[in-house]
Amino acid sequence: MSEVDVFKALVARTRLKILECIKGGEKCICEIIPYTGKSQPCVSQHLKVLKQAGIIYERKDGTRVMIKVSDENIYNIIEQVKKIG
Amino acid sequence: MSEVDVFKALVARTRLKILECIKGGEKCICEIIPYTGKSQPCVSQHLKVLKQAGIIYERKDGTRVMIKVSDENIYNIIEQVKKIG
DNA sequence: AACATATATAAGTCAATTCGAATATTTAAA
DNA sequence: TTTAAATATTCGAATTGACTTATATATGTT
Repeated sequence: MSEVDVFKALVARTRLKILECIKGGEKCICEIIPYTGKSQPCVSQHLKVLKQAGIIYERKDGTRVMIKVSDENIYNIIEQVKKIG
Repeated sequence: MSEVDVFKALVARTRLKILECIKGGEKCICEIIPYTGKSQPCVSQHLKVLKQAGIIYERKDGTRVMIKVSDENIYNIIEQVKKIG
């Protein structure tokens, strides 16, 4: 997993939205979906990208899947990037 | 220019290579081209993307164009992203 | 077992991106 | 003003990405 892959994972608005959603702490996917305003399969695919980039971590809880960031530092990175753009 | 656009500008390996090349300081495009190993038009297009994202700055010097990063903090960001990936 | 809920995967579309090849522009020097 | 060097633009092919619709899987409940 190179830095390009992590940047790639951060390129989509919907993925940044997902990270924004779970900033407060662990969230169920069923909460993330309405937050993004996108379809369930769409969110599912974006979560897969974030997971493969090592940005998020998931935990099963019955039929639900709980998502959280694996490294809180990602928010600092996003903040710094905002200052450049 | 949103954070998505800056992340987008950082996604391509060739663009990260360009940033790596100008890390030491201002460089002529004619030096950047062989460093990347890509064609001249290709590098020219990537430089355009980096410029539009506000990541680099250019200065003309005769027929040459000198390139430098506009915000050195971009290197910290790349480093932090490497740690996550 | 049947059903409902939550999530994942597959297939297809549309837009955007990378890159090379060819060509155009700009600037300096002869 | 012709020529050379440096850079930019345009065009087209191949790839990739985001998204939707339809379908599949998994888990809990009745």
